[in-house]
Amino acid sequence: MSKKTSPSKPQTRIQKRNIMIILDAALEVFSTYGFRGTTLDQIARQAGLSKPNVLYYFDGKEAIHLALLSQLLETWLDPLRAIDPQGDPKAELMRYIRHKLQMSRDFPRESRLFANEIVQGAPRMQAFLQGDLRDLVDEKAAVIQAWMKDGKLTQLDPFHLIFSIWALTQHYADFEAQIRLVRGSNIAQPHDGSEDFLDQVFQKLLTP
Amino acid sequence: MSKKTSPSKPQTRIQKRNIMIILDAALEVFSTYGFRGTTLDQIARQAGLSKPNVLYYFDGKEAIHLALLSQLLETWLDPLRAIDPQGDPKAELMRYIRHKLQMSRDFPRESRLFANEIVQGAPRMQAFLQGDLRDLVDEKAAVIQAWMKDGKLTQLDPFHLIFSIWALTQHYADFEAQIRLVRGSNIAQPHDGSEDFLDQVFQKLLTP
DNA sequence: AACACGGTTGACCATCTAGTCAAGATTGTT
DNA sequence: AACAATCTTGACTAGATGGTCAACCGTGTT
Repeated sequence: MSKKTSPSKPQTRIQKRNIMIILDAALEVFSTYGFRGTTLDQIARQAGLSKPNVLYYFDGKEAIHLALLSQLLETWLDPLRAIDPQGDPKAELMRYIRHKLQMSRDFPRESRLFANEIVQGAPRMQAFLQGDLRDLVDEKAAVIQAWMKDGKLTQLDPFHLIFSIWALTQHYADFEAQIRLVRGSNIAQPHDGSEDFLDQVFQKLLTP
Repeated sequence: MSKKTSPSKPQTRIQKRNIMIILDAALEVFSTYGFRGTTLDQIARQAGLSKPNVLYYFDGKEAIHLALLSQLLETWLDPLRAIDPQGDPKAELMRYIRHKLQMSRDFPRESRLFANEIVQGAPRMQAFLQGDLRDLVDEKAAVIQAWMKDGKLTQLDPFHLIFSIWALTQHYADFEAQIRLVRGSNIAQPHDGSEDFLDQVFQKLLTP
């Protein structure tokens, strides 16, 4: 039972502020070191608070992690959900791709938090993956399938198409360290040129 | 200084056997839980040995992890290195893609060990990434660039092209849990259809 | 058979880590 | 100002974890 952060209670300003500080600090640390690799002391230090103070706001390490994940999963589905069966097929998919890439650029820590979980077998996200996400993917795969049948897009396996979009967009956030080190200091940002490249790839791929 | 596993000493049969057992067990555990998420007890249990026995063969947790990484990095470059500037451009790249995909299928644990390291900022692989790997990528990117200039391939950023191959092939190993859960039990293997799909994608993409 | 060396382990230790608690400091309200 | 509620923390505990060690076991060679 969560003593703290019960959603019913009205939050004071200090609560709002510190909960935000803690979640931001925890996102920083969890996304870099994974769940088990992260210590409460690290989170507390990053947040500029004492450890007992952190535990005053959250029931424990697990609870902080869970709060971050739920917050993340809420918004994770939005871009996919936004694909409109009534819209122009190629435009809808290109918009989705750009949106995902932008999230990878703007929220790399969130992406890595997610990646850490998945690579390690998704122990805390099973319900989400085989529930909400699966339903949504099935639904949108059917939409894409229909578009392809109508000859509006290249005939491809719609599931693999969706996976390929995830792979290509998230790669820039999740494997940023690799890209940065392989490209060296030549390049300012690991993301440089990624939008043009993906535009080119999917334009060519999707056009029948 | 490593008391054990010095490469000069001749190994007994028991040493060979147990070192292999330990490395295999460690690969299993490290690739699932990451470096910090793995305990020596887990490795020992997985290997069917006692903890002191494991430490008889390796100087510590770090040494086991290092042994796995070096072993992995040795073979990791081979497929890319095999790209032949004299060969047929599209055939060479398609062969590379199929090779990488096959490694993702045959050695998913190695892929995830690698992924865990990179996602967490590659603290133990900096030298490799900005040394050997970077040199090789620069070299092959130049080869691909030349092919494109000759009109043998679609004009694309060769670095992003290489990254996209990595992203798409490794995705099937690194995010296997996600694919499995999203597709449900419909599908026997998460890799099903991946070869045909990637063939289709890159055929279309690379043909000018 | 006996010896030497390689191999194995229970018991142990120092350190780290998640989490507790009671006492004290701050804040908002009257 | 005074009171209550919220907030903060030093000191602590229990258990996990990496690593050690002295004693013991197994195997091959003579």
